[in-house]
Amino acid sequence: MSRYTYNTKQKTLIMSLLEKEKEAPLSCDSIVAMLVSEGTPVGKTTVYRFLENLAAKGEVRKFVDSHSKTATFQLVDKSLNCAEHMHLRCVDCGRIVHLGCEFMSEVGTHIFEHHGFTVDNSKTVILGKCENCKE
Amino acid sequence: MSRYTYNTKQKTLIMSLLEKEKEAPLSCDSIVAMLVSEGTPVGKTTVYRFLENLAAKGEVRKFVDSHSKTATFQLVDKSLNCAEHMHLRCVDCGRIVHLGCEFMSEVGTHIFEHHGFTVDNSKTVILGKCENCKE
DNA sequence: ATAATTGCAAACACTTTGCACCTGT
DNA sequence: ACAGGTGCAAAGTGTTTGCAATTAT
Repeated sequence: MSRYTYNTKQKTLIMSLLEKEKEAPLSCDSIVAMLVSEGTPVGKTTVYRFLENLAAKGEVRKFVDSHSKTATFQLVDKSLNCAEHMHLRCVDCGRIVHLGCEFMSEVGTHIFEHHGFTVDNSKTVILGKCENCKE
Repeated sequence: MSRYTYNTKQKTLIMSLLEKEKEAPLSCDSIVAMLVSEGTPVGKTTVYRFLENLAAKGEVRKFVDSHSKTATFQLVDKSLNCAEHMHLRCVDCGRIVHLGCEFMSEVGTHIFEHHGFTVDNSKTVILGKCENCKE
């Protein structure tokens, strides 16, 4: 494992894409495609590796679609304290909602006390459809 | 799409394995391996196809591990009305808990009313660790 | 200088498909 | 008889790895 990290233009490019599209998660392929069409291509290996690193450091959240099996990544907004609440994700548009409200914070407690489970907020994603995508 | 379905010994073998192991989901590979070691091998294509059919008919629930990306399948107990509640899954042992209690049924309502999302119970799996697997 | 990073091509793991043969009804 | 099912081998998909060249410090 590397002990230092260098700043490279590839990392900067990927990062700024993630920042620009922070509403919904991006797949590695779409990042590669976007960078190509911006005239600043980055090798797909680099994209996979960098996103996996960010996910390991908790700077990015990784989702896996159960049908396509494609991984998608979204920047974690540190000011939101995402480790403390669950998330909702629209199966159609990918939009994420942070469930930081009072009521939802009781859910973890309830599950622990009544069902003997310790919920892992970083892995749990409640799936459904948002208002816009409801048919 | 087929209009009729035949009963075959392969389907029967896979079904009885699912019934025997209904506590935790099984991967296609493990089903293939188990059937081989029981002296009644079934082609892996058949296993994949049959499980996918069962999942489409809602007789089996499909999970996708976000790390290994392996799909696992578990028989749905129809008497439990799984469409009406969320599920909890232990990330270590795979055990499933049905959240059919009063409190949890309010969660869907809360999310709809306060966050504008319609939760899809068939797709949602809350992840965490069960009592046994807690370190 | 030298450790980290890049990116190609090749390897991988899981799953799906084409197709000729087999089986249940 | 014939629609449905099986299973091999081959193709597909998304991701990871080996490695030689490149770049940041």
